[in-house]
Amino acid sequence: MPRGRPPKTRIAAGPAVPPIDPARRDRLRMRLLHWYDHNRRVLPWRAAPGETADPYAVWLSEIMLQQTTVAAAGPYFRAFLDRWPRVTDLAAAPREEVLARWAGLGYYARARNLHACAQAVAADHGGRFPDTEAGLLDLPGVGPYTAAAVAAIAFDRPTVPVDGNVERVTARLYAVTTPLPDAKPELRARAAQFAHDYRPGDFAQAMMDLGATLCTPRRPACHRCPWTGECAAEAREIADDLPARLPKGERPVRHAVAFVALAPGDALRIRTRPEGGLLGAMTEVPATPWREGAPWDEAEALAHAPLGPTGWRMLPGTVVHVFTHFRLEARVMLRRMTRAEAAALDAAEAGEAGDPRWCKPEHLGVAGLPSVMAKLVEHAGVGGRQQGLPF
DNA sequence: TACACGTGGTA
DNA sequence: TTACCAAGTGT
Repeated sequence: MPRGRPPKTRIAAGPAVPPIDPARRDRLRMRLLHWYDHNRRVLPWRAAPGETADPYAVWLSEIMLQQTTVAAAGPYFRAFLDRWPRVTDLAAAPREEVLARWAGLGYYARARNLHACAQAVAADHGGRFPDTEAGLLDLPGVGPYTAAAVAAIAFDRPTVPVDGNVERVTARLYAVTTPLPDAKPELRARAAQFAHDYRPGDFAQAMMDLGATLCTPRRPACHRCPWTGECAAEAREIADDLPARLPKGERPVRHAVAFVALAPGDALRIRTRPEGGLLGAMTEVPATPWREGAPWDEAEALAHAPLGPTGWRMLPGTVVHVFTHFRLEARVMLRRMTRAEAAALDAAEAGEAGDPRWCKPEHLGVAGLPSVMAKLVEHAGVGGRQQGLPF
């Protein structure tokens, strides 16, 4: 039985939308599937036509693809599947290795939930993924979209996963001018009307392929669309303006000073961030707090420096890294320590949270630095960012 | 419900 | 360079 975690409630029924004419529904479905059969993209996680998709591979790909481009996820998907061919392998892996191999992909809660989900499948479901949408939804890191996607693609369940592509395609098909995110309930309800027992997995992937290749955010190729002549936005020539979105807020700036401490042999001082929140459980270099408002004064920053304020040199330049909801502008301070100083730092920080430690440059890849940390370290001229995957 | 949560590519 | 965007989930 699932432990502790309360079951996630299903999305309540959306707003009443006019029922779709079954004949039109079937016509649109068949046109899209026909187009898909002739324009199907070859993707690393996609089973060959007629072959059964591996639920583990489908799930792994869907987690990696959340808010992430196909190009970015592809190499990670191959590496994970190669390293952990079955979900029970992933469940048995040390979490720190899973996090390290995820480094660079972003949204690190996904990696923590990925591991927790694999362990739940192994421990609570006999190593097999639940084959229903509701069962999948109760897994950590699996929300309404992913539950529907895995159910349709891996288990032929007649459900329509709604991602950003499907929202856009549906908004245009019905010329829904309500801005996102307010339009989400209506778009979900509209999309759900396409649910059908015939090739539900292919239909789901076809909708996403359509959004990714023709019904694109900008300058959609309506003249090549399998639904040309059926689309309300095309008829009104407003496809390029849909879906509308509420204006986004300002992105505040946070300032920090990072401390790159090097022991003889260029071993780098690193530690593990706290479990939750930004970059949770990932590797970092020591730094001042990341604060809004004024940049750090050098003397002020040095109060946070490992082993005290002496011996540090402020490097020229600023590292800029843009997160979803703020921009980080960081300076970097560098200090080379003697063997005695390095030992003194170990003594001073023994037992501190985050297990402060030294990492040889050749082991940085194994530690798995998030991109922002890799940028800071590279700015100090240490190691440099790993090219591609760190393993 | 609204916000937190990464990163890299594109115009 | 800024702004937007990409197969969303958790709180």
